[in-house]
Amino acid sequence: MSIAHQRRKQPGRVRQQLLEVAARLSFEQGAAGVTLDAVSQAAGVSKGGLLHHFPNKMALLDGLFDDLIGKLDQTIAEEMRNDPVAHGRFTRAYLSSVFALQDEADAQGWQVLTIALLSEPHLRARWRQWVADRAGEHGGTDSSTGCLLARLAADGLWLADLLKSHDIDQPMRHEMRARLISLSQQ
Amino acid sequence: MSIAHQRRKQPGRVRQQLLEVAARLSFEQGAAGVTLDAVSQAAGVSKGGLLHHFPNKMALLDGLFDDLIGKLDQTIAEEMRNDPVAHGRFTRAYLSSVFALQDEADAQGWQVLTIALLSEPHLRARWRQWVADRAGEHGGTDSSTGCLLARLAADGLWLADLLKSHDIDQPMRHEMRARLISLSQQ
DNA sequence: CTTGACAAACCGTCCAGACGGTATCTTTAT
DNA sequence: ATAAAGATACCGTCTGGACGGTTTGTCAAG
Repeated sequence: MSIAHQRRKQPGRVRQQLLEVAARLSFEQGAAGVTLDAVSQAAGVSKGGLLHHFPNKMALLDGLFDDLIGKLDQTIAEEMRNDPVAHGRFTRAYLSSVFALQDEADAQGWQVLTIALLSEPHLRARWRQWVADRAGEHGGTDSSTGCLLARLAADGLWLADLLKSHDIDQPMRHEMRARLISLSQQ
Repeated sequence: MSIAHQRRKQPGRVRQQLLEVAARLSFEQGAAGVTLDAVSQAAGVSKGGLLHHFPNKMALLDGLFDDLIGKLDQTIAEEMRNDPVAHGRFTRAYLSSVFALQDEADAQGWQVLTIALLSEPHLRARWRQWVADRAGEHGGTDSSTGCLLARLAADGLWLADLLKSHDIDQPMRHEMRARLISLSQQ
């Protein structure tokens, strides 16, 4: 009859807490820092509790992935609604999302978290699937070389931010964004 | 009196074999597949033998990194020698190297290997250093927005190849390359 | 006969997951 | 309205295995 047993049950909250903690840990300590022990403890839950919500570690990572993709899809959908031009619409929304990552509050979480995800073959496959889906969905409007190039450049920028390899100041970022947008219109 | 003791001693060969195996394993099984046991066994060497050549795991990864960077530097230097135009010369050489990765025999090794490297903070720092060095070296000729954009796009393509997320056919690749080269000339 | 190139056994740690339990919530039958 | 009956949400412990690294021993070449 431990104290922990008696606290209010709020499965949704705990679940989200676990995901947030996993993201934070992957940022602070790298992919190796995401252990079931560490995550559960930092989330104020026992390991058993963690494994109740996510039956194994991969399910946890999958949940993390779902979270990210969900937010991304949402941002893109919103952005696309405000874009009157059909051609390159998806590409511009994608650009906005990527450029926005820099400013977001949880940008840190996204960044190193994503590296961790990419090193997991199963998650790589899921990402591949996501890209394939979008390519099919917006093939009519966003398959030009210019659009593809713009998206690849955005990925490159995302990677650079991730690795903090280049440091690109704000004016440069804005100029780049403008040029990529014009690329998407060709 | 094991077999390995009796074979001709060729430490250089064994060392290289270990690096190759580590690259292959990281491709076939992801970053997690690169364990001292697995690498040494796949290379036909005992774990002790591996640790004789590389005192710890990080030294092995460092060796891998050195290998990659060495080849990259070599390719870039060669490419730059054949480019008469100063402005954007480094960027074009970088583009060539990245586009060449696709065709190389050991492209597989490069690909997922690199993911593994990126997830290791220490190697990330080394990569950052490499980028900073090149930026300083070629700041006079390759710091325009066009050049930076071209390099970022190349990185994006590299990432796409890595993840096999987009599949980009050969004509498209050529067109992209041409457009990136013209970007480097602005 | 010394030194470099390994082999083989071993150690301490860490970690994913299993397990058996307990407390709270929800539904159903009365 | 309420009590029984499950279902759900956890807790705390244990284990088996993997993994990085150490140590000690062995062999062959110079």
